[in-house]
Amino acid sequence: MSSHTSSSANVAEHLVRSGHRSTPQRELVYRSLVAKRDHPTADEVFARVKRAKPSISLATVYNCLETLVHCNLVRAVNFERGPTRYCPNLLPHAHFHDEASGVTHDIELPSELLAQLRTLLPSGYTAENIEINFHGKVPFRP
Amino acid sequence: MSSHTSSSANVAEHLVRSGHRSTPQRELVYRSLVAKRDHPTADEVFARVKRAKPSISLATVYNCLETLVHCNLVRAVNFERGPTRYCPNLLPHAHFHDEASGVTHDIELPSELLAQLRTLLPSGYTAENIEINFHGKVPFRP
DNA sequence: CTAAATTTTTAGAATAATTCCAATTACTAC
DNA sequence: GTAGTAATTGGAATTATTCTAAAAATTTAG
Repeated sequence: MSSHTSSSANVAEHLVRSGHRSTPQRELVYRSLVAKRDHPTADEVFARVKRAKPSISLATVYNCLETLVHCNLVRAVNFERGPTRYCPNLLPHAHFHDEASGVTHDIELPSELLAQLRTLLPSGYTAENIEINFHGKVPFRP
Repeated sequence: MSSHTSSSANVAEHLVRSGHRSTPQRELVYRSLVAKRDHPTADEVFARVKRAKPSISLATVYNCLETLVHCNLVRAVNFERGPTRYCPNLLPHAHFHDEASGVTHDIELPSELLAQLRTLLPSGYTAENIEINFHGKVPFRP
């Protein structure tokens, strides 16, 4: 298990602790996200999990992703009207969107910096999450 | 004129300088954004400008907004699958989304902090813009 | 000034991503 | 095992946005 994701056992437990059932579909969707951490869209996840379970439906993939996001096993990443992408990295991190390739990279965020950002808020404002998206270029490697 | 927006003259100039025409529709859309800075959606802008010019079409509102965004007179604000919202504040700022009311507030960003954020990027990565969204609660005022 | 070229506007059709719906199917608790 | 609840499924519906092609407006060239 990678340090910043949950083991399968944890996923089941996490689901149950937040009042959901552990189902083959949910486990499969979660495992597909961990297997290839390239911030896939729901459609891409659908294509991937269909290989292991051809009977799964797109609606189920959407449902599973929503459930996983709700119990904090997965993060939904939105960038400029594009389709929502999903990411199993649970550490606080920002996203860098490479405009040339469209690829999304994780950027680790020191909690110190998050704390600093919170100090910008007017008194009484409480942010339960802070989303940071970089948009730019990545060096070209031939 | 407010310090962080363009005067009408500037808008025309700005448009022309970036290779576009200054049209009544574009000016009107821009003025509506400055008049009520509540981060309206394209539909809301459409409703507002229709009062002054009933013949304007929704497609034109979309076109005008896109043009204004392209010549950096207006910023597009996206938050979690919601419709794009528009904002004429040209100063670097983040957005705070109040989950209770759905209202979006501007949060000024010291350039120092932006510089600090850029230091998190791997070498060679260049961010031409950094989007920061807070999501949380605002104190209740009766 | 007038004609040609270009850009913009317009209404409506088309699209893309997502959500909704109602009918099975699968689990869970007794 | 049966009843009750939750999850899955396929397809229809929805929403925001973009596309398209024609008409209108504006600019440019002569």
